[in-house]
Amino acid sequence: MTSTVPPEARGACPPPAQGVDLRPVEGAEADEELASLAKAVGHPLRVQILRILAARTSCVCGDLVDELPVAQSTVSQHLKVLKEAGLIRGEVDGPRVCYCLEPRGLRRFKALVGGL
Amino acid sequence: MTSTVPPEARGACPPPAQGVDLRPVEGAEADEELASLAKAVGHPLRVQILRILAARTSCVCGDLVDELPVAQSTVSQHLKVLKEAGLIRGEVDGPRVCYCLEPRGLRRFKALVGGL
DNA sequence: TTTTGCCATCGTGGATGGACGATAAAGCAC
DNA sequence: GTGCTTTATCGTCCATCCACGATGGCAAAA
Repeated sequence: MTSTVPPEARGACPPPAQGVDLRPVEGAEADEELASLAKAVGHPLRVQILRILAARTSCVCGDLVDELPVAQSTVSQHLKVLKEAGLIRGEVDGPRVCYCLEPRGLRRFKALVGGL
Repeated sequence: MTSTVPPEARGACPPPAQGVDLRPVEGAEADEELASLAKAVGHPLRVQILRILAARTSCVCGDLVDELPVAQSTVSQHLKVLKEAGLIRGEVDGPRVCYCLEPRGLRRFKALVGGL
């Protein structure tokens, strides 16, 4: 097969990755984790990207570049940061890449911030 | 008078600064604000400082330097970052400075993160 | 196979961050 | 006043961040 995704499913997010996170919200390891996540969120453009992805029920691909006032390579860099932090995920769909929120990472971030 | 604070009140936090925050949790301004707060939290040492301050019912002063594995000037720099972000406050008490959490800023941060 | 379009990566330059030691400033004790 | 203690600030060095244009890789279309 040439494509694993039927055309009408373009932009669909992968399974929500359910499950309760049992890791602690404090301690040295949690400190590092919170700092790492917060650092990833600590840029206006990345916050904006998270907002855009949250506003779509399905995920968008490179339309982000059209909505943001920076070059394509810059957007790609910020997406990489968010992906490495575990806040978004990218699914390759043919020539495009489909980004969407990673609910697990976002929930973890909220839990850690809530633990402050 | 030589001191405005009676000895038994050393380390007491200023009034909690109550009041509901009516500012929006999204929009361009909120994005900037969230990014700014997250950036301030985006360092392990600063997370640790917030945790130490949260663990004290009253606030500590320069004991932070004893509890942290970095030089005094480095601690001071991080405290400045947190203060400028509005996450902590410092009260001058004689030759010492008494730091404690700024509940208003912390609540704002949690609200913004919750809005993601 | 060649072309086209999308995206990641490279390389660069300027700005910022984070660490330190040294120094300055301010308040208290004497 | 002198000295002592505590904290902020300065100056420096190195690392990382952030923006950009240019390049390269890859999958679908022609």
